[in-house]
Amino acid sequence: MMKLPGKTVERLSEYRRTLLECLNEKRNFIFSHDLAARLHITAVQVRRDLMLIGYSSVLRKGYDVRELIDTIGKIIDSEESMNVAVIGIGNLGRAVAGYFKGKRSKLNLVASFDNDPQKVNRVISGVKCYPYTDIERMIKELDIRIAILTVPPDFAREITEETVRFGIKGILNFTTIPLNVPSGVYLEEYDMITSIEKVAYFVKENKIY
Amino acid sequence: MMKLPGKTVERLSEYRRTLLECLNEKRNFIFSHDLAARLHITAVQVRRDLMLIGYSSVLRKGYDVRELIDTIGKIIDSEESMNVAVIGIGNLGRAVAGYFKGKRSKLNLVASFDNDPQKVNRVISGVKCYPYTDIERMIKELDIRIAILTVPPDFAREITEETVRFGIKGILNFTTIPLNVPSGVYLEEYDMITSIEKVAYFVKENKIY
DNA sequence: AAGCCAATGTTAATAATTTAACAATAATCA
DNA sequence: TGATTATTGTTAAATTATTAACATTGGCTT
Ligand SMILES: NC(=O)c1ccc[n+]([C@@H]2O[C@H](COP(=O)([O-])OP(=O)(O)OC[C@H]3O[C@@H](n4cnc5c(N)ncnc54)[C@H](O)[C@@H]3O)[C@@H](O)[C@H]2O)c1
Ligand SMILES: NC(=O)c1ccc[n+]([C@@H]2O[C@H](COP(=O)([O-])OP(=O)(O)OC[C@H]3O[C@@H](n4cnc5c(N)ncnc54)[C@H](O)[C@@H]3O)[C@@H](O)[C@H]2O)c1
Repeated sequence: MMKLPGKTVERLSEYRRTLLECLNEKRNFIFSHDLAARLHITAVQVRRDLMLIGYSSVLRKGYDVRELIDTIGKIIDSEESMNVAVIGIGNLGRAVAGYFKGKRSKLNLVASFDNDPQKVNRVISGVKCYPYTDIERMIKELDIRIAILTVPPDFAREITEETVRFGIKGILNFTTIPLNVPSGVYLEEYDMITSIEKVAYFVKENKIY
Repeated sequence: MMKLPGKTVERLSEYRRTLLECLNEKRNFIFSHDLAARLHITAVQVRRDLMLIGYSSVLRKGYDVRELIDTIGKIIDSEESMNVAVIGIGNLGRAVAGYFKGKRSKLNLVASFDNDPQKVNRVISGVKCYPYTDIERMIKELDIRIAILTVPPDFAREITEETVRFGIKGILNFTTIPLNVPSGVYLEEYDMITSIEKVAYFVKENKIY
């Protein structure tokens, strides 16, 4: 499979999320324009993305929801499941854990790490919290590949450097500090302030009073 | 000022965030390539964005950090400050509140809303929590324009419909449910699962074992 | 069963975004 | 001071992403 554009990968994830909701609603088929409308994009975009992953419905009564979920999974999931950990199980860490835990068959949230004695060795938001000092051992023992960083900013750089050294291959950074990782490690960053400021800018520009 | 591309607006927010860090570090000047490196983009991109907002340094010893912060503010902030509320002050709501509170001079987090009796009428993460039932009155009283949605998904649609009716002009939606808003209301959505799955995909594709 | 319709897959066109190229010019230093 | 260098602003090119156009085809209607 050819390497997909990042944007398409993001949308595939969104398609699957929406399709899973459809299953909840007992919808077994969905039209491209319907799926598109739920995500505020165009039907053409949906069809084009599905073309890129070689999915074809043949049927003209919409896509088979279950089948499409599986197809997307074959593309974006890894063969064997990949293990994930949250580092820093504070407010944000708990939100991530509670939300993500058990949502995906191929991405398992298997641990969290913290240095607060009140938190370590307990199960928090469905995930066992280990002392940060054990992280090297646990990354290896549990074969953790992806780290979600939700520690206070001051620790972000050091923790990144260490976890990468211990074998982490992908980092989702929620701390305020932009990180640097060696090539071979994939880094994704997100900051809410950017989103909020973007909303504020467009509210202002629309001149809605 | 011409309407800026959404991507540029996002980056301006990121530039400012980075520049504020520079101030912390007592750096008063920064080169385009330096700013770029911190954000993993190119210097050309930085210069082009600044060109778009009509900022020019003249000096060849980097941008004046303070001045650039101000200039960006003039572009992306609104004249008078804009008020923001968090709806649903659970884990994620508290993370947002704690992180955002007091960070921007022109964007004030002035309230949170919840329906949990344990939470209402208390100050949580630095913000007063009001009962959700008072939201109509409080939106008007406090002149709230932007809502950050961090309630359980089942309530997202109804709350959106109501708050828009009560005067909200921008929504940052963190719930899992894709929302629909009337035109004139700006909507931004973010879902961590997309980010995590994107990381997982690129880790897999890089074939890092 | 024939013909229409609605929805799809795909190629081509357009638009948005990023990157490259380069001229202009302060700062540096011999 | 004058040559050199480093950094900028800006135009042009390349790349990437989205949208439009359209031929195709299964389903539905009569
Ligand atoms: N990117 C975003 O959009 C966004 C939004 C909100 C918060 N944040 C950031 O996320 C981080 C966490 O926010 P929060 O509200 O959850 O804060 P928090 O204080 O509730 O959580 C931080 C957790 O990290 C733990 N911790 C501290 N030092 C540690 C270390 N050295 N090793 C391991 N664990 C450690 C603490 O014990 C705590 O449990 C902060 O950096 C905050 O600025 C980012
Ligand atoms: N988009 C993302 O990336 C992301 C990440 C994590 C969680 N989430 C979602 O964010 C939401 C909150 O997550 P959380 O971990 O903070 O959950 P939580 O249960 O800790 O918080 C939810 C809060 O909403 C309040 N609430 C419930 N019903 C309400 C109502 N009708 N009106 C007002 N307040 C109400 C609850 O009292 C609680 O305080 C969930 O929908 C979750 O799925 C999204």
